[in-house]
Amino acid sequence: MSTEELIKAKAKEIFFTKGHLHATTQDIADAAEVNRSLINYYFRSRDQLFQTVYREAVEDLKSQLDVVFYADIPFKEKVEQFIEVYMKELLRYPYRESFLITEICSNNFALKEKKKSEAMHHFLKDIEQASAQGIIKPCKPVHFLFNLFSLMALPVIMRPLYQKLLDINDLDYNQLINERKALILKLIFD
Amino acid sequence: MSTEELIKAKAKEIFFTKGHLHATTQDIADAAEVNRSLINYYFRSRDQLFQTVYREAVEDLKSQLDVVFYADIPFKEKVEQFIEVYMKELLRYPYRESFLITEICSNNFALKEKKKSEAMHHFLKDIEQASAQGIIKPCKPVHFLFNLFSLMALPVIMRPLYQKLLDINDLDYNQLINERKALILKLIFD
DNA sequence: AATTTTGTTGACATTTTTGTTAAACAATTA
DNA sequence: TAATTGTTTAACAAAAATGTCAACAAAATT
Repeated sequence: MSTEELIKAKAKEIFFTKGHLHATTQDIADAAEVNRSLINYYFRSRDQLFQTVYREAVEDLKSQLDVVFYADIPFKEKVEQFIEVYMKELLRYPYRESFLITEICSNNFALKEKKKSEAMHHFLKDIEQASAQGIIKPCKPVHFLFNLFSLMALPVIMRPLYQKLLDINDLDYNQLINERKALILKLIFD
Repeated sequence: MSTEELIKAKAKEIFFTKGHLHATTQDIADAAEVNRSLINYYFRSRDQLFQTVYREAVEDLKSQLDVVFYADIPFKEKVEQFIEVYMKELLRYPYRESFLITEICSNNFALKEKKKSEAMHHFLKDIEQASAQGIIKPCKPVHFLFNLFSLMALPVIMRPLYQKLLDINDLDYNQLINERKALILKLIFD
C-alpha cells in the first residue's frame, strides 16, 4: 500500500472505527507510523485530508449499498442482503456516519455537494411495490427505510453509552448485536 | 440566569443542538456573549467545562427517563410516555448522545465513572413482564429497548446525512419525524 | 462610606496544532 | 554514472487555542 493510501486508511480507522473524532494530524501520522509532514505532502492540509476521507466515506457507503439496491432479486432477499451488507459495514466502521454528521454540522465543505443517492430511490420504489403487494405493512417507504437503518445502526453507534447505562460487558454486547440481524427481519416482515 | 449557567447552557446548545462537536472555548464564549476568560474563571479549564457538561448531560438524560420508567401505569401507556418524552428531548438536543459517545471514545474521563441506570433495569423488568403476558412479541427485553431507542433516535441524529442522500427538504423531514411517534408504537405493538 | 468579596476584562504567556522549507535520501531514467 | 524525479525527514515558522494575570468594576458586607 502506498504511503498516501496508508495515511487515508489509518485516518479512517481512527475516525470511523475508533471514533476519535477530534484526532490531530499527529495522531494520524503516529497511527500510520509516518512523519507528519507527509500528510501535508500528500494532502496539502489537514482540511483536504478530511475532505478526501469524507468524500470517500460517502462514496464507499453509496457504492456498497448500490450493489444491493440495484440487485434483481425478490424483495425479502434484497432486504436480507441489505442487512447483511450494512451490518458488516457498521461493525467495521461504527462511527463513519457520526463522522459525516459532525463534519456536515461543523461547517462548510460538506454542504455544498449534492449527493443524493439514485440507488436509494430505486430501493424506495421496491418498498412501495412490496407495500402494495402486501409483503410488508402499508406505510411510507421512507419510514420503512428509516426503520431498517435505525434498527441496525443505533445499537452499534451508541454502544459505549448503552454498555455503560445497561451495564453490559463486551462479550454480551457482541452477542446482542449478532442476534439483531434475524430479529430485525422478523420485526419488519411479521 | 447566572453567567455560569449561561455558559453551560450555550455550550450545550452548541454541542447538543447544533452538533458543533469541535467547538472551541472562544466559540462558546461568543455564543454566550461573555469574555472567554470567564470560562476559566468558572470552570478552570476547557476540560472541566466539558466534564461538567458531560456529567450534566448524563444526569439529565437519566432523570428525564427515570420519571417515565418508574411511573406506575400500564405498560403500553408507559411506552407511549417514553416515546413522548424521549422524542421531545431528541428534538431539543439531537446530538447530545453523539457528544457523549465522542467524549467516551476520545479520552478518558468518561470511562471511569460507573453510571448504570437503575431505572432502565426497572423498565427492562416491565418489558419482560409484558412479554410474558403476550402484550408484545417474545424477545429479550434489551432488544425491545434497543428497538425503541433506535427507531426514535436515528432519523433525528442522522438527519443531515439522510436529508442529503434522500433529497428531502427541511419541512418534509420535520413532517416525517412527527409521523414516527405513532408509527413506532404501531410497529412495536402490532 | 469604606471595605471586602465577587465578577469581568484585556493584555500577555504558554501550549498545541498546523504549515513550510531545505536538505537528505531513494528510485528511476537517460 | 549523472541527472531527474519523487519521497522522507527534521528544524523551523506561523497560526490557533488555551491559560494566567493584574487591573478594574460591581455588588455585598461591615
